[in-house]
Amino acid sequence: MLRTILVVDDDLELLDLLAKFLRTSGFSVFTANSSQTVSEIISRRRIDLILLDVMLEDESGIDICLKLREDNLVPVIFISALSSNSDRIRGYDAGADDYIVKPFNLELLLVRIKAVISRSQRGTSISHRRRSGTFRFSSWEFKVESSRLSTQNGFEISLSRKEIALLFAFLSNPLIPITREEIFSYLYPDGKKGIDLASKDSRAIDVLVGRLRSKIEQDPKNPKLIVTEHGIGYVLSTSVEKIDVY
Amino acid sequence: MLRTILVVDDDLELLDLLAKFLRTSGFSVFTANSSQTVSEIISRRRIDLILLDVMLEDESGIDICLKLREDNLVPVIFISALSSNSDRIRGYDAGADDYIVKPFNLELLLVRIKAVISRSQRGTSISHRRRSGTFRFSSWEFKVESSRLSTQNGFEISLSRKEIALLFAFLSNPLIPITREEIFSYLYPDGKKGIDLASKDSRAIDVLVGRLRSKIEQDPKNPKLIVTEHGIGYVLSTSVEKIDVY
DNA sequence: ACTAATTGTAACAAAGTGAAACAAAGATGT
DNA sequence: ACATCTTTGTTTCACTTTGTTACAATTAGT
Repeated sequence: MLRTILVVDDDLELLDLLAKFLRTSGFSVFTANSSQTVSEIISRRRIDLILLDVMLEDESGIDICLKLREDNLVPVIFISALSSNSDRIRGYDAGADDYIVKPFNLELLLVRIKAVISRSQRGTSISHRRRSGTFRFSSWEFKVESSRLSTQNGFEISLSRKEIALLFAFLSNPLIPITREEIFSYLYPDGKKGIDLASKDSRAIDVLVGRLRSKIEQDPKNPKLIVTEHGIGYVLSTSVEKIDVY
Repeated sequence: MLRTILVVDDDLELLDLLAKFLRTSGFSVFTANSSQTVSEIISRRRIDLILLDVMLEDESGIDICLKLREDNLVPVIFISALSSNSDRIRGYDAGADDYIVKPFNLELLLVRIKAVISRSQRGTSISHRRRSGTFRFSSWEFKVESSRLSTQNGFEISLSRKEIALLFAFLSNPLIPITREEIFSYLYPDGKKGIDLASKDSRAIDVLVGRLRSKIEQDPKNPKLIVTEHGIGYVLSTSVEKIDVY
């Protein structure tokens, strides 16, 4: 799809240069050198991005952008000789998507234009994927997606969130002893509380292991699945079949 | 609405500084110093923007971003000491939304973060298109346009306005835990009442979740669709088929 | 055999969540 | 305009989850 860019600058030489460059880069380009022309063009044409000079003769680019934002979401990139941090902040506060200081590298301008257009067409993080797949071990089957543990004939047991994370830690490391610190990192992936607990000789993991054992072991007092490695940690002492896990 | 930012840097001092600054600027912040932690966090939490250092010890930020872009649209801003135009272009080509060179002004960083998040939430200039399409999940079918929920054999149930918004929140984020704050922002898009309720430990969401459960769960006392994530929020624990949704 | 360290477990406390009852606000019908 | 019904949020109590503490049991080293 051919994207349209409106370039707004009262420096006619730069206007022409930018228009030519953007056309050869695959865009359809409109040009304007006054605020009135801007209004006319965007009322008539579909515009995918406006490249807007801050310093125009008849009206500042900032004011144009503020007015535009009253009823239009079209992406705006400011180009400007004004390079101070406060000028840039003013541009962003006016509603710009990006602010590029003259003189600029044309290729870099191009990738920034593409990034803003791409973002404006894409939306948010909604589509990111959750882990999926199935682990089978002993008489159990754990579905990662729904975090459900059931016997292989369908009888389901209820696990708490922390129990689920612990089980996942074991299933991800079958037959390998894992330390309490390593388990903490599975339970608290963003690290803070886990580090805090790990550093103060917390017994929380041991209690949690006991709780998981009481749910999945045939005889929790003589555990066969989650076995203690004295002085090290715990090991899932049975082989695990992973089906479509990633 | 409280936005979440994931800050990724192996310089723990800068990581801490950025996290503190962003928290006082109104964001919820997660931190990571390795690519594995990044993967863990984004698979479990909804992230509105990732601030990603290019030079990490275990894997370059560029590679992380490339991998991320295989199935994720979350906005990414690179922060880097590498300032050449070709480094920047490489960052944008990897899928970044912005590229900020160290050392940087924190206020300017903030407005650039806000610009990227804002754009990612807003879409394009032709917005305000009426939402339409259909979600299918479990034995249910939800038509967005008419806000009707029915079983796939045609039996329709009546949902209130708030119940519809809650269901839409879940359907828009399948398999991903969403916090109560995030749910509030779906229920109160113009923000005011939602922010008020969120800040005073309101139990309104929990009650509403209970009401929706009583309508769509086979056994509301043992919910299989809307599952509680203890200490976090709720997750729609079944996959969703989207048909012509935009 | 003794000692120290580690682990298991029960009881308790704190935080988080479910559900029912009630109140207030909003919508609908006459 | 008023009455009635529906929706929505608050409150309270009960239940669940999670971590701490204290004591008992087990393990490993001397």
